[in-house]
Amino acid sequence: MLKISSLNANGIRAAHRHGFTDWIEESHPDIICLQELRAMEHQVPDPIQELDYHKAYHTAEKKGYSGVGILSKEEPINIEKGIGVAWIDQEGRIMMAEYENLIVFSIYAPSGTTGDERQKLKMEFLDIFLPFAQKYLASEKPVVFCGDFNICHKAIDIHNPKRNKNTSGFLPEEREWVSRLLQTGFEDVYRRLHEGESDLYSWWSYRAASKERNKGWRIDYHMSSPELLELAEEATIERAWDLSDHAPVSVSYAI
Amino acid sequence: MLKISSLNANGIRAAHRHGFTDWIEESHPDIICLQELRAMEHQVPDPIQELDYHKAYHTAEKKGYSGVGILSKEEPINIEKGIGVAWIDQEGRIMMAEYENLIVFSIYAPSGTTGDERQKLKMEFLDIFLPFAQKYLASEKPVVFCGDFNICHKAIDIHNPKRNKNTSGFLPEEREWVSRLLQTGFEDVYRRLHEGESDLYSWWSYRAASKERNKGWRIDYHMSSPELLELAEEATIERAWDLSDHAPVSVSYAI
DNA sequence: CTTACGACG
DNA sequence: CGTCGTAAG
Repeated sequence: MLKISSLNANGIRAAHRHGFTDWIEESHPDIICLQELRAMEHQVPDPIQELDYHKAYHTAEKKGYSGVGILSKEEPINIEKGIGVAWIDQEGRIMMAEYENLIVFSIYAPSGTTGDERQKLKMEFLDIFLPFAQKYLASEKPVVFCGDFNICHKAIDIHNPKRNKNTSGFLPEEREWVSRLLQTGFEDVYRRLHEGESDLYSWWSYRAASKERNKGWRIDYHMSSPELLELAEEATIERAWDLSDHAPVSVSYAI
Repeated sequence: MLKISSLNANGIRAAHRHGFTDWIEESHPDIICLQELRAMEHQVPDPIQELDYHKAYHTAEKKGYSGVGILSKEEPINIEKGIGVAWIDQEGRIMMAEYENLIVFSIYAPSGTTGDERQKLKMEFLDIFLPFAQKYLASEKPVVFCGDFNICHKAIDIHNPKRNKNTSGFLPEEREWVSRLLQTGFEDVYRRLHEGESDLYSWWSYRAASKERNKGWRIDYHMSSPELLELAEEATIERAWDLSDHAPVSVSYAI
């Protein structure tokens, strides 16, 4: 079995204070895709750097901002940081780790909640991401794009669909984009293993005790190639851990 | 008995979190001189504003910076904020409350630890303060200047006099300034009631567990007119409270 | 080490 | 509401 976890850490240093290494010890994923490191590599807490994992980080140029990483028990045979689009790469939003029989991406889509300009860049990111991801469906190896897409797909993925229909992260054009991603052949692994189940979220606002009241959004995904879905045996949102405002989303594959 | 306490709060909001109102309830000073409020009046926590004291604040123009205050059971018959020197008044460093038989000042001298420019301004503050204070010795009423002078007077007032002989706060010219203040007629009430006693400090760095190891400095004073010293019955540093990096310094007078 | 502000989410 | 950088102490 191969367990892949994805976590938006909202600051790897904060996540560390909140028990990141305890989570790793109890959950022991084989591969961990991280988003929002908000730290340079030298700022990653020592106990994390000392974990028995291979570690690769793709950090933002701007300090304390964004950044993705991939930790894995097995050493990747290839790592790629960025996709050749300057602003996306400068913000540390996309990286890849390639293994013998698998390609894994850690993805952190921009948030559009801070205003029109960032919302426009978010849509630009999505437009660039879609064909980029699609290419990998043609690859020899199974592929999975794990991360924080900052979009809820359907009403079932958000606690208050009506109130949020004009909120960035649940806009029609964003939701349609997720549908297009699935139409091109990707699988929303967590949803496919939990069809029709409601109240399953991966992010809760820190405000208004949202997590205790389970007023959340499902915005963290494992978007896999079809053959990988066939191998998926279990998908969980590890809600009991309070490592950040997101919960780890984990999938175990029969590999 | 009239009890006057002085406290550098290092943020009145932080001091509140650390039990400021509990301290007031247990210690119940009649007059409280505060320094380093680091808040505008509207930001002072409600439970403090609701205390059964008259409250007056003289805050800095710069947000989150400096600021002094005086709380008192009795209503002052006169309050003066600032001394007519623009930069000192903009930084909220000196205020007065006048009562029937007493004049009380809350004083927050600049720190010189951040560099030459601030050290120069600290010396300028001291040079302006000395004649200003001296005038009040001629007043009808007894007067006391309470606060954080950011200077240790003598070797007995600091845990490591040798190592700090070139450190701002224990420089020869600063120590001589305190001597001059005393020569003009002011009394260091706490020291006068604890002559020759060592290891009595009012401030400990937050670094290196300084307070548990009592590696401190005595930089908070009650500088009184001579007739007031005669009335002083007890002077204590309330070290058991961890309200900020300073301890409250309290003096009880037979008034 | 700790406070507070401002940017960002 | 929380994290981070920065200024200040």
